[in-house]
Amino acid sequence: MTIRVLVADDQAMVRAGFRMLLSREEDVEVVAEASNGLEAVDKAARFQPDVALMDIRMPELDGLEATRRILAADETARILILTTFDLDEYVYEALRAGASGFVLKDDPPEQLLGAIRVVAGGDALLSPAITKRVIKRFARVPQPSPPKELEELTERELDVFRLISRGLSNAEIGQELYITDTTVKTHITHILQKLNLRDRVQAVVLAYETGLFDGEPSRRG
Amino acid sequence: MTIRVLVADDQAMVRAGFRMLLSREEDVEVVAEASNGLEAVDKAARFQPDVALMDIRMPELDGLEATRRILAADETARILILTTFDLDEYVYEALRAGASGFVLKDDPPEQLLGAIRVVAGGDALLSPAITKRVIKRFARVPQPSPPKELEELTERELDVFRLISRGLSNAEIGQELYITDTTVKTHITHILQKLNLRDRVQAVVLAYETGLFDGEPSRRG
DNA sequence: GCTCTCCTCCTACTCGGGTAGGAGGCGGCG
DNA sequence: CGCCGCCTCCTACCCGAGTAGGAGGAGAGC
Repeated sequence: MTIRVLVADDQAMVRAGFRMLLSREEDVEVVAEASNGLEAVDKAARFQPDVALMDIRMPELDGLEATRRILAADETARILILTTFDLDEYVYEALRAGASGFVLKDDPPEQLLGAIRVVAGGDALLSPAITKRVIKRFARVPQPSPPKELEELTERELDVFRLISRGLSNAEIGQELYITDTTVKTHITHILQKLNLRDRVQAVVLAYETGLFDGEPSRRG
Repeated sequence: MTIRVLVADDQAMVRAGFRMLLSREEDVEVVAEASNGLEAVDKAARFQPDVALMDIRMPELDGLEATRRILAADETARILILTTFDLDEYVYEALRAGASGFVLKDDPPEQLLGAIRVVAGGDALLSPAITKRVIKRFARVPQPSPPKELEELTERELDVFRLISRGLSNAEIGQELYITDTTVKTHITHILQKLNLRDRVQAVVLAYETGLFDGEPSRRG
């Protein structure tokens, strides 16, 4: 009995990464993929997966609304929200929408696998990072956090991210992309803000942990 | 017809990493492992591998002398020197000893696989990084480089390395290990020198590329 | 036309990371 | 015993990284 999984994420690279990750597990099988919310709703109905891995930020229909619709059609469906990194309000909204769990993409792979198994078993689960946030949320009332957008990286930012992940310095990245290092800095600042990371080191860790740039050469000889 | 490989390296962790890496390839098979030079000579004679992956730095008998002995017993043996990172004099000595190739552990995995196949096919091959170094060597005469040691990391340096690879800052590492951040800096300077790396970012890349800390949690929730 | 996003580049600033060099304590080993 | 390697910590310094904030050009879409 394998756990049948639907992967819904608009970035093909991310889907590929998770497919690869999950393919290594004997008890997990990716039975369908979706690149937007509508497709996710459709495929969830058709394939009846045991667990749907659902990104929040998707075109057509976001992961929250997709979650609601899937559950409206089948209230036994198990949905594991798998989001890009930062969240804030999204956590609570997703849980209200009926999601069974919430995992950060920068959690270690074992945690994701654990979450899939727990959720498939019928239990709910929050990633420790999320749990911490939820607790903090109920401990404090204010949390005047601005409605910060959960944004996707642009093409250029992805270029820079890839090179960061190979260990290049800003100057080297600039040479590689034919731009100045001040521009590189600009991109990096945006990347770190969007992904809620502290510095490039964390970016490298994230890239490897999520298998973001798998298959691409890591260094030039 | 698979390529039969002997892996000789004194660090179990490293052997495990390469075994895992190679196990993914259909045309490659690890038929034996050795944790020191004497064992490598013995197992090379008994298993007659197509290629021996040989670390230089090993107890009992180093990889260079092991290479000489293996070739003395069987001059058709193919030995691929797989060393930790820095080298200098070792490259030339190893090539004189009759090694068929030289690959850095911080080269990307595909490069190692390519090298194994090339060497198994009877050709010689140097990693681009090595080639560059050899060329530089013959381009310039002086190279007053001191006989820098090819050193292994100490236990404490490994502790720090592990934490670096999780994306922690020096201060965080210090808290984790109950030492000051100046001490952390000292360790890091040594790590970077020994591994011939520029900064912690490259250290993270190296850790992931070689699978150094596989199986250890990458982050705390 | 206008607007918005993206990409580019800039200055100016702060701060953490890394280097250099020294120093003391400790345990193992010849 | 003395030497050496490892671990610890220090000061002082430099530089790359990251932030803040602004600016202009190109292209897409309304």
